[in-house]
Amino acid sequence: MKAQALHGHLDALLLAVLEQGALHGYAIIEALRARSEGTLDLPTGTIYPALRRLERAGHVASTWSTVNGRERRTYQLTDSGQRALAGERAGWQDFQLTVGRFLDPGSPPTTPA
Amino acid sequence: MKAQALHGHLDALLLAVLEQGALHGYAIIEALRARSEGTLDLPTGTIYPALRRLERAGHVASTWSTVNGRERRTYQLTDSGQRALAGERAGWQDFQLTVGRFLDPGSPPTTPA
DNA sequence: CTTCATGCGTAGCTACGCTACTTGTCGAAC
DNA sequence: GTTCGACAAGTAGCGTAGCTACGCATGAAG
Repeated sequence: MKAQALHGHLDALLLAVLEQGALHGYAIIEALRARSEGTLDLPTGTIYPALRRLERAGHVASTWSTVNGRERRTYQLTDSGQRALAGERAGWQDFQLTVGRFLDPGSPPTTPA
Repeated sequence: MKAQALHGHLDALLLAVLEQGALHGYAIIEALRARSEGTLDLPTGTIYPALRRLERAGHVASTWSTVNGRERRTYQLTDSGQRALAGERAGWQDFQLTVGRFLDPGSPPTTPA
């Protein structure tokens, strides 16, 4: 899949992954890959800046911890993030419906009665 | 709807609109608006460069004509464009499925058996 | 000791949609 | 008769945001 098609939907995906529990950056990448059955294999240069964006926006909060001598930054959804996710979900439904009108098979060319 | 979410899907929409018949730029904008029930109201600065992109790629062909003293550039889908549209449709299905796994309501957090 | 997986991060590039603008005809309003 | 809005095309420059390609560090595997 063309990953750049994600444009504008990545934040929503990240929030959705974190909804199920706090994770650190690397684990988020793996979670995305796993849940999408390998389709979404995002580079760190995409995820880390996105997480910092979300943190600046107050949608996630991060805490550092050391595991096996490795520093981990674990992110968890905030209340604001939860609300944002709800909004993103609604937005996704809209988007899906609108674009689907043009691209879904069997979508009516001229909406019939 | 946040229009910038279109990122990467606009070409597909344009091809889909032209699939039903040749149109000129201004009419394409109106067709998008009509078929999306007002949701997609794209500015000319978005559509015209996109059409030129598609023409450079060989997916559409344009012909000039004069109607009521006004110059019109009418675009129509080429064979290549038709194939591209089919590909875009497949890509959209993929995309929809993948993102839907995270954002559709009732999408299973841990894909059950 | 070198390679690979884990783990974080940034700099710079590029794609692409958007804002704001220009040019021009035509019909309607004033 | 001039101005204003719909039609019709187009460009320049901007901002967003994902991607490529790096750099740094640890621990296990070979």
